[in-house]
Amino acid sequence: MNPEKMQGKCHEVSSMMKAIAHPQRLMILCHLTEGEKNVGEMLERCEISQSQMSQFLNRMHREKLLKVRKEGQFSFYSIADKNLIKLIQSMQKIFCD
Amino acid sequence: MNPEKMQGKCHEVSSMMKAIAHPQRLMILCHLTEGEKNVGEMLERCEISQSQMSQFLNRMHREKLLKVRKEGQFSFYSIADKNLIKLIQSMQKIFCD
DNA sequence: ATCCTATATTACAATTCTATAATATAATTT
DNA sequence: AAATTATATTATAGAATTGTAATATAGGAT
Repeated sequence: MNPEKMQGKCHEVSSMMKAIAHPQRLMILCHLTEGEKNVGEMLERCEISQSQMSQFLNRMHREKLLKVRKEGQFSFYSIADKNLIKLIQSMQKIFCD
Repeated sequence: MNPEKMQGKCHEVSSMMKAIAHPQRLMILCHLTEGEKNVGEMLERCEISQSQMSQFLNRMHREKLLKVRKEGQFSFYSIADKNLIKLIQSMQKIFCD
């Protein structure tokens, strides 16, 4: 791969890595690999305040890593980026098997 | 996996992800998957100052992600953590194929 | 209409990260 | 020993991230 392209890729990918570079955001993402979850369900499973959960979800949504589906008073989040799913699954294989 | 163990794993893995969550550190790691390189070689390939290169290498070394071998005036760095190599290679497959 | 539940937003202090400049050290060459 | 080369260290200003508290909104239940 040529140097400029490699720089570009590293830039792109490392910014996705920032999303993962936090214990609770990684936890959220790991849960979401199972399929979509609403905010309350994720709050039960992650040790994190409601405010921070909402901020993290919002952040990853802005970055197009997650998508939302609103249903009444609930918000269901899921992973929007195919490569991110693959990556988290690779990580699970490497670190959790 | 039980919740506490999962928290622990996420903590451990996300702190490794912080190393990757920077364009130039990712670049360094990508080059090091090919094998050990000295600082000058990496400086040629990464758009980064000498000082920052040294700081980044030092940081990843402290975090046990890299190891060093000194030979005369040169320092040869390589990836110390087997899982990190696997991870970077997975990332290369997912994002660069 | 009022209350409750689920989620989002705003504000902010504390901490951490980044980039850069300047200087230091240690090995090598002249 | 002086100069050069390769790498490391220190200092620091600015930027970004984190965690928390307080408040807001919007749908559903009473």
